[in-house]
Amino acid sequence: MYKIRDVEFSIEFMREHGYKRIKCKSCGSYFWGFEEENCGEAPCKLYTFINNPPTRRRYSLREMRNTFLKFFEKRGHEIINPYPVVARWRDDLLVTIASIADFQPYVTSGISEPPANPLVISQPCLRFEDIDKVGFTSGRHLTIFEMGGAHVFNKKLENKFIYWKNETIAYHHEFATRELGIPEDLITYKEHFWVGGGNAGPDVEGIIGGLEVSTLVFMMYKINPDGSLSETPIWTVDTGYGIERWTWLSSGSPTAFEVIYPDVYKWILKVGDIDIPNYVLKDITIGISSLHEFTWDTIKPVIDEVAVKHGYDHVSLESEYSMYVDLMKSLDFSKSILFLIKDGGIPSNVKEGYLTRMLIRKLFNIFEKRSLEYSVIEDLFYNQYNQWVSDYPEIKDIYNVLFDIIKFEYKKYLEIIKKVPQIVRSYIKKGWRDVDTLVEIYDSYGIPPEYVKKEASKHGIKVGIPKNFTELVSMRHLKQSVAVEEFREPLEDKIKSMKLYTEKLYYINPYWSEANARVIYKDKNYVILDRTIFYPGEGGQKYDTGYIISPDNRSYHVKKVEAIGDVILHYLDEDSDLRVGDTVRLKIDWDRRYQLMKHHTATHILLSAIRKILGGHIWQAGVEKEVDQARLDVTHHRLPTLDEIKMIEYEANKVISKCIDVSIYTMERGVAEKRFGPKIYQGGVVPGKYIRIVEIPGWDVEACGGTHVKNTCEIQFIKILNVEKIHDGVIRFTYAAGDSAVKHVWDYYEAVERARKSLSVSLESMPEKVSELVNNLEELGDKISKLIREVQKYRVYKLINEFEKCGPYNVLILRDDIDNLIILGEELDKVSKEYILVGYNKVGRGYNMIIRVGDNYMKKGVSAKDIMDYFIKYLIKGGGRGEDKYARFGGVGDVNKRSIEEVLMKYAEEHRTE
RNA sequence: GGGCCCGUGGUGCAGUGGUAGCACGCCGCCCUUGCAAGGCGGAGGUCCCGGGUUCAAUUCCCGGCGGGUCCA
Repeated sequence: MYKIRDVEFSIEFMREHGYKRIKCKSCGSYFWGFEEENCGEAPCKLYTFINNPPTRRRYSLREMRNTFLKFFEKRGHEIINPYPVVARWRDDLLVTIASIADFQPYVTSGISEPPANPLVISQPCLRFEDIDKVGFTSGRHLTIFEMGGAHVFNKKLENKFIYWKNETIAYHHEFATRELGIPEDLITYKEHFWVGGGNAGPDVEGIIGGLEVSTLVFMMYKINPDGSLSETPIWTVDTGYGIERWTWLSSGSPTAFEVIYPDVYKWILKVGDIDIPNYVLKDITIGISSLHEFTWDTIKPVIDEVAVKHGYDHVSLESEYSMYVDLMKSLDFSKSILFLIKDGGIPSNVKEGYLTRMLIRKLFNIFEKRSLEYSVIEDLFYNQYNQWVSDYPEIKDIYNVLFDIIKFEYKKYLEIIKKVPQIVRSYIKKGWRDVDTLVEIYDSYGIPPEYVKKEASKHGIKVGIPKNFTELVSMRHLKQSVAVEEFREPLEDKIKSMKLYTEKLYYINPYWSEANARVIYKDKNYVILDRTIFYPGEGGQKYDTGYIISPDNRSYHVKKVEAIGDVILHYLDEDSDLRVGDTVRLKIDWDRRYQLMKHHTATHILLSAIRKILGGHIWQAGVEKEVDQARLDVTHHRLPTLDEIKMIEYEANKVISKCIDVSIYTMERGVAEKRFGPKIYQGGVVPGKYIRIVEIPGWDVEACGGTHVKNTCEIQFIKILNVEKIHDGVIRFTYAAGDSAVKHVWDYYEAVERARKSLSVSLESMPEKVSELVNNLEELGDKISKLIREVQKYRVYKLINEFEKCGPYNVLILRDDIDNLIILGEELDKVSKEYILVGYNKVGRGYNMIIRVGDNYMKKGVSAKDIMDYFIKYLIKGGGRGEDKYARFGGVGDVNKRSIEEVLMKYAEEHRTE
């Protein structure tokens, strides 16, 4: 879409090293190399490194990662710890897809300084675009991989360049040749233009042995809404070294999986009873590297060819290799799942949690298809845990919860699978629509088409699963509404254009409840001051209320406070006569504010308590602090037990009673991230170069803009009031602190006490007493409905003597509740064979009616339905349904005993002959 | 965040603009030495909630809540 300009790649390094610009004979792209015919990347060229690594020696994944980091560290780059794989600091990404994602958008756009410049990082990344290829390509495509990133942020505007294209490529070259010992002529550099995340720039791809091992991007453009490019103020060197691929390259193994998961790989081959010799795997891997597409259909011919070459039965090699591919998928998926859960990506039906669930479901499907026991899944995660825990020690914090989550998901999975027979049956009944039905069942119930196919065949229905099944599913979701352009208040633009500034006194001292300030702007319902003690509603903490007192001593009530950019708006109840320049007195409702402060600090304490008790996967998912209570949503898969809740509350209160001084300070973003890690961003990322840190020493550190108490003692105590599951993967704690907590406890006490007194029981025996009462109530209800029937029964004995004559017929006309009359009719039928019962009652604007006919009359040809038709014809406008025995109908009309008799007479006359 | 599916006895589900049903489970009795099976009888439902249309809504329409699921 964007054209590559030749001039972008006129790089000194290439010329110095004797590289020539060549057009690939095979794929037509331009690359830099020596006298080659094609670009060197598979499929233009087959892998040459299998059993023939170009490096000086073999490297393990950890060695390669460390070699990479140390190489750049020695060349002035600072090593940065990896970020979580769940990208909470981005609203445009769910997961971390590249190392540069860690520094977008604040660093790359120039708003804040990077943690170091230049820097180097090895960042675990998740990508789902190639999920269907995983396993087929011997580990070239993965859902989770480590991206080694050496990054430089050049300030173009100030012309401060650290380094740019030449050095970037030179470092890459030096790393490959000097550090790893790869001969120079094995390396080619392919020209490319990278576009992503609203940015773009030219890039070169490093190709070695047929494998693309790195992408060196020179991010220098922003993509405008109209699609054009403009230069960015920061020119970013965005390099991505595929750590797994470099390791694979150095090992010469026929599969990358063996080098990524040395121990788990061996174990799972044993589990799957796989015994394919390496020389066979080698030929398959090399053969597959010639392909453009990677599905079972495309790789099958390769396997057959290898089978012939080595004298294998091609059917048995096919089936063994297909098992092998599934096992490799399970290695990759389970690692992704482990990392997602580690960073709070709890399985759910929304957002990143869905990605976790999707992977888990795919994993279960593989195990189901291969008839592997559930315990093998647990073993798999146990082995993965051991494989990664020393490189990523945070994984320790989720050891317990990990297996609980997997088991929890497995239970859900089994429930869905259990439903397959009945769902298929119901669709057959509704009308089977082949592929349509297949797609619908997957979309609505999540049942994979293979299951449906199997079940349908039991009913003699043959279904073919189309190759583009996934595509058909996405097509059902195409008509999705596009995100609505964010609506910007005209007020916001107006305020920003005035370029005013309000000094935030509540940050200097949150305990100031009164202050003086000067009016700098005033409108009908709001006032802007040069400084304020009023906290605007931010970060889940409610705004302050209070009074602004004018120079002539009139006080105006402040009902709401809001921050827009650098200014704070004080909304008043009424139009004021304040004028710009007036010095006013500010008074906030201190009780309200102090309570909010307690709730805010309590929230920080509680969050860390929850993490301590439930595990390292706990992240804040939302928060709201009000005066009488506060709530905190966190990532967790199930409701905690009563014991866990007690322990959380106990831990939180322990911190309060320790009387810890809360320390608050601002820090440069990069420094803070480096010191405390990404866990400080519990409430999402706060923008800006400097961030405000709220630290409860020894317990909790968060980036936060709220007002807090000086010492944890002030909170008095925390009472958890309720814990509920708000949706899959998120639970909500509702709690109160300080006076509000005391009040809640009293409310409980009083309510319970009142109930206890009216029951006249002790507190201990109250629960039993209540359930006893509830049971009694239910029995009473039953008895009443039985009594109603009894009453109708006895009524019949009375009524049987009150038949009227209507022509030749015994007739009973009654007005009562229709449901009662229906019961009465049934009872009447038991004692009389010769009657016509007409029941009616006014309902809404019209009448409901029933007719019932005794057996002997029925035999004589009297029909309730016919009588009903008379009523509909002569008396009411409406409709109904009836048989000879019984009819029920209704409509609007002048219904009464007299008019009913008239209609019955008419019927009797016209049926006399019969 | 959006789409789709679902909400009826304890459980699983039918069904319908006009007396709410089936299967399993449960209770009692019969048969049997006992168990299982079988036979007979019985208990058990605000048809998720609210509003609308209608003489009449469990059913149709709208909204909400809850559950499931897929996609981003």
